Amino acid sequence: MAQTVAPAGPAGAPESATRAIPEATVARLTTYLHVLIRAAGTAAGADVVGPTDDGTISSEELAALAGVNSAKLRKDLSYLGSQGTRGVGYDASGLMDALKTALGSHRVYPVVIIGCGHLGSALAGYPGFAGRGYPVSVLLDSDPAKIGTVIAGVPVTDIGEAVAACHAADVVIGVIATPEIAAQAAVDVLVAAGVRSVLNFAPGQLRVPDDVQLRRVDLALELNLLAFHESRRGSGQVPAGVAQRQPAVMPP
Amino acid sequence: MAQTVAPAGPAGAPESATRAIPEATVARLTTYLHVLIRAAGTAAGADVVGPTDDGTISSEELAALAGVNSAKLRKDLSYLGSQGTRGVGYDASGLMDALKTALGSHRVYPVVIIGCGHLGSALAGYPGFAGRGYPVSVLLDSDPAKIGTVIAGVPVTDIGEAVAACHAADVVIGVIATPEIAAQAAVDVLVAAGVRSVLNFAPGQLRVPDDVQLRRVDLALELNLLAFHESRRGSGQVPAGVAQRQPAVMPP
DNA sequence: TAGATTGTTAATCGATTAACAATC
DNA sequence: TAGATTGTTAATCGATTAACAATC
Repeated sequence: MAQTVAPAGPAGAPESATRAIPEATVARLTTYLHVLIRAAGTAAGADVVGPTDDGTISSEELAALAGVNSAKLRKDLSYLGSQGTRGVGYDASGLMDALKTALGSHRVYPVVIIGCGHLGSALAGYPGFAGRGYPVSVLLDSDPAKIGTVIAGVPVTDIGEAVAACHAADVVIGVIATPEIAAQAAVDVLVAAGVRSVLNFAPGQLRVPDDVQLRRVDLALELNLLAFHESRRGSGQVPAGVAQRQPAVMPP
Repeated sequence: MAQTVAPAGPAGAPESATRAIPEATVARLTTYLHVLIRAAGTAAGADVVGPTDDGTISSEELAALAGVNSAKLRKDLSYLGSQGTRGVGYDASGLMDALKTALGSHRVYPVVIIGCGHLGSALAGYPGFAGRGYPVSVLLDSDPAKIGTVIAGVPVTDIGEAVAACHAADVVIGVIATPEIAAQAAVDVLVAAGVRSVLNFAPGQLRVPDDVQLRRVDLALELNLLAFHESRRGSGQVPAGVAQRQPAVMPP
């Protein structure tokens, strides 16, 4: 698994301050950021664990909030360059800024959802999207009965107008919520519209150009993994406490 | 990461035929099974890649269908014990049976969904659930306006009757589709109803007893990871082709 | 200065992969 | 038997973790 982001600069150039960041680290960095944001929100209160009154938080404290080992947290943060003060800790607000910048979450990424069935409609109204910098700006469908209707405040556009609609809205991320049978055509449309980052909820493998990053959320796989452990439980093969703590890792 | 399933038997007992299976392997085993099932379905046709006419498939062929390295596939299958014939390959139908048995997917796992908003309703009708051995048997909500209404053929039950409803339907797996604020209470209800495997769609960490396995689908995280790579792309830091190929790995 | 905590190094662990002996 | 392909071993790779020197 070479799940790292290539360092900047042409071969031979001096390494940028930002080293290659493993994918697992990027995932945890987003958790640290959200934990900090939440802690900052609650900070007005009193007895909550989080940054102390001087706005400082130690790796031990932040790690506890995020549910990880403090050594891992420090290692993760070291990919951003030096952010803390030895003997003191991290400045919560400065760390949040550094995380936002590193993760690119200081800006907004308009989203297109293709497929406005039950799942697509639910995603269109999902508060975790708009609220976190991912406004759903375009909805696409091919069903004439759906085109023109408004879902979560956004009108459904004919899939034939995908290119114009995505460009007009500066769409950056695409979400596929079509049935499996339509998913390949859907991703082709998104790619044609210039979308280079795609989240796929449909089962099955999709073919995309090399420069398109494709992630997949596989709901059936999640249930399969739960069922596997459940089936062992019945036969007494898994003692209580072996519950697994990590999501599945599968090619999209 | 000790993502393995403990071998059967008390300490000192002879090892069972089934060794500890890494979580990543279990995930791929489900893929192999589904790829085989699909190939078997298409086999009536002619020129499709898949088991040959004698019903045999080699590790190389199956690996190609699943999109993995053949060495990895053989290693994965070896956790099931010897299933192939050297010089020949694997018997497709026998392998499917072995996979079904090992994964526990020869039986049905009734599901309860708690939270019947847009997402919960969409999941209730998701074809990948019922069609793959996960019938949605109970829907729970606390909103009087929803209780008694029928979604995807299933009536919504008052959350207060969760224990009775889940027992009556022999529910095994729970899905949390509530807002974040209600998620901890929701999982507590499921645990009280005897559910020991839970898939959580709400953001945030949930506390559960040790013998409850909890998986989380983090939609915002998926977008964060896409956005991270997208943000690098703009500054030209990521050459085309570094698109990452693996979903995120995060504690639930 | 003494105490605390970071940033980093080295050790550990596990998963992936290549190679090949076993064997059909 | 000769060719093919599995099952497994050993090498490789990367991620996690413990430990500690640097330093505020």
